[in-house]
Amino acid sequence: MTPNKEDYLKAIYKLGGMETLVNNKQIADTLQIAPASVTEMLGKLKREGLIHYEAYKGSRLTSEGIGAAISLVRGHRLWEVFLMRHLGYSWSEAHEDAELLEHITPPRLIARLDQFLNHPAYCPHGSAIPRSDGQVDCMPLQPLNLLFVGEASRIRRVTEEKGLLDYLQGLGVTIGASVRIVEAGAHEGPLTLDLDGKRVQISYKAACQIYVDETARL
Amino acid sequence: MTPNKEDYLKAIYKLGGMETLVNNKQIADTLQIAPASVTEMLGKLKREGLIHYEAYKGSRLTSEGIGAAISLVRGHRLWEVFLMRHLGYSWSEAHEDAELLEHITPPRLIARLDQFLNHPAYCPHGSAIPRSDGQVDCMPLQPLNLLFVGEASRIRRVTEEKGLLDYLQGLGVTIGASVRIVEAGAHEGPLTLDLDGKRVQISYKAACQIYVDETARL
DNA sequence: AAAAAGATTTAGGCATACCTAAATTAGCGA
DNA sequence: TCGCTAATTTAGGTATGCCTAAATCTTTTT
Ligand SMILES: [Mn+2]
Ligand SMILES: [Mn+2]
Ligand SMILES: [Mn+2]
Ligand SMILES: [Mn+2]
Repeated sequence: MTPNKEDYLKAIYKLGGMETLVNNKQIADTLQIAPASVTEMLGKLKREGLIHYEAYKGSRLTSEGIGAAISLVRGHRLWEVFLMRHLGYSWSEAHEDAELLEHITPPRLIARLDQFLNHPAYCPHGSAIPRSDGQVDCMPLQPLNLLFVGEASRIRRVTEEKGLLDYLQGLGVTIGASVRIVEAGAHEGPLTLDLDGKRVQISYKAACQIYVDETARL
Repeated sequence: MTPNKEDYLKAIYKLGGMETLVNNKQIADTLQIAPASVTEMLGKLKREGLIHYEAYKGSRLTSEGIGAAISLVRGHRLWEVFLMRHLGYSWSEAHEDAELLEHITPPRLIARLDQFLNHPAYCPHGSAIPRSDGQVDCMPLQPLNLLFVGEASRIRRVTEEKGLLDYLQGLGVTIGASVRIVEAGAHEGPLTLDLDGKRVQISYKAACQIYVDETARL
């Protein structure tokens, strides 16, 4: 296993490769690698028993591949917790450095880190940390932009993308904060939020990347 | 800079490449790489301005190379402190995993780790941790085997080699412990030590890898 | 000073993981 | 169903970093 292969597995995992077939273009776009190179690497991953892959059809993780991907994600998110909780990292910094650390984290380090951090259930961005047995629990969430005006909910997760994270953290967005849409600009205009009691304006595009509790819809 | 090149720089540094010329064979032995491959890599490091290198003569670090090597060693030793102090690692485990972590530790992570650990001066094996400005302080030490029978001193550093570390830690050897040679077997036979009041037998070869304060010799 | 021994370099290869350009295939709409 | 487009694969090539075997240089020994 190499860092490169790990990144492929993680990409396939995040693109839904546990359930559905993932097509090459998505992987190429995610990893910023030429489609031809993706084809080549998928051949190797298949030969190594990490993915099911049929030419022109797409790829899906084998149970071995799932294990590798989940272990990687587990390491990544545990590092994020450590970096923010103990080293004072920002949202985007934590994600960036965890991206490196994940690749050189042997199982014993993952285990001890988990213990040191007291078995956290979520990363600082709100994603669930897979348990050591591979279990991942998920809550039903919806993007903030789909909330009705006036409807209240709670922020549970944000998409991990450097620019977005810096923007949101600058605005004071936090996981667990209560939120209500005060006003929604027309044509996907900015949203005015009541965020933990404070009035905040946020772009529509950013709101699509913030996930809140699915409140009961009648 | 790649992990491989970093390991070359670190090897040269540890082989005395700040002061003296280091010859290729030493590097090849240290890194377990064929001499031909070493020649090739040294050419690249020279082209990149990290070492002075003259064919058949040997190599020496440039100031840029010194900076890179020292930063690597600093990261390595800070990780060791973290792994032992907070994650319950053993001497050899800490060294092993730090060997991986050192290569993907950006400057900001080194800085925050240093702060989190409260600017430790020594790694768990007793080596000085270079300061952020590159300064490294060293005490005058001597190998334990050179101590006279009956003479007392204090253990300050051990050589970092997995097998040795496990052996010594199993024996109860610690940094800072007081030590006195009770009896020395002939022909480089085992030494009987008084280690913090406890009687311990240790191989001559291992004693050569334990460094103690240079006590005043008359 | 020559020969032997040891260290180093050169030459020729291999594996990994990328790329671009040129086929090829699949899927969709006319 | 034919053809167009988009996705994918194949072909050919690059850079890194390693290897072995064969020169070549240096140092030591006789
Ligand atoms: Mn990564
Ligand atoms: Mn995260
Ligand atoms: Mn290393
Ligand atoms: Mn150490």
